[in-house]
Amino acid sequence: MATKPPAENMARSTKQRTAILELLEHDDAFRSAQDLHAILREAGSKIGLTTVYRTLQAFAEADIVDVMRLPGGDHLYRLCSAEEHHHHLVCRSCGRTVEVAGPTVERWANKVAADHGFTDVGHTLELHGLCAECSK
Amino acid sequence: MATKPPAENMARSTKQRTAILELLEHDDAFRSAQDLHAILREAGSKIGLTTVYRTLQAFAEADIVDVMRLPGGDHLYRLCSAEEHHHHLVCRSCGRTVEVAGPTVERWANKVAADHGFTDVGHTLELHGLCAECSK
DNA sequence: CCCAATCATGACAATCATTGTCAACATCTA
DNA sequence: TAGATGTTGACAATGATTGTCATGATTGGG
Repeated sequence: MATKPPAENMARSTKQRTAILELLEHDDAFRSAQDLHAILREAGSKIGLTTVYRTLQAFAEADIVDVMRLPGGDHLYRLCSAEEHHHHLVCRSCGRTVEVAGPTVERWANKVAADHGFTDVGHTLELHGLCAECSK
Repeated sequence: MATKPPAENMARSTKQRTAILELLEHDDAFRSAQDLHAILREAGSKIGLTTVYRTLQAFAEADIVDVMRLPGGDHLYRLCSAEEHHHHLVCRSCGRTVEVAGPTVERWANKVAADHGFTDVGHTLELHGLCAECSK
């Protein structure tokens, strides 16, 4: 089980990376690279789109952010709080996100896999709906 | 809860649609639109790529095929046998796929969602591992 | 404090799967 | 069989993501 090296990429600390990180800290919904880029430009930054993409990728590899894929196929990023394995319950209207642990699912997944002779099993699970606010 | 109309798209039966369907019948792994198109051309068909995409989309909407999304974001299609809701256990080596029902997961998903005040909840779940064959 | 080594950035081009367009064509029904 | 209409396919267009490469920033050593 190759544990990911902390962040052997990202050797340096730069304005751009700091800016992106701060943006993510004040936001609890998933954002796309393009979104973040737009927001930063709006705020006067001269940051390039390429940089935003690269930075987010690096963050993802360093497990600093969670990645999620939209039906359309785009990547969304969000600062991740929990260290352990978890899933997301996302509001499809406002993007608000709740992290949920799923021991039940883990067990179920392992059992099903074993029943079919599969080994080395992983899973992807995502819940989406309307949050209390948006349900009104 | 708008139940999907059987297949109100796809009014007619054509060579192309038949060809795609036959191809899927002889295949129990997920294939991309581009793959299927290549195979058909290889076999002498003059079918267009656009048609393959449209046909697969229509099949998917009519619940004739299952859709799955690759990490890269591409769509993969496969003939689906089960009528009811189900998930897939896919071998990441050979692509072999087993359809599994997940009442446990359904219940869990609904409970978690309710606990957080979410409504109209759906979910995406996918299992991947190494099948008995490929485990050796 | 200054400098060089090198990592990071940003403008731009290039990919590539997928979708839009539209005239030519095939299918089905009357 | 003819006509109305669903389908097709070549091609262009889209749009997010990645590759390139010269320029700029950061950091540790002197």
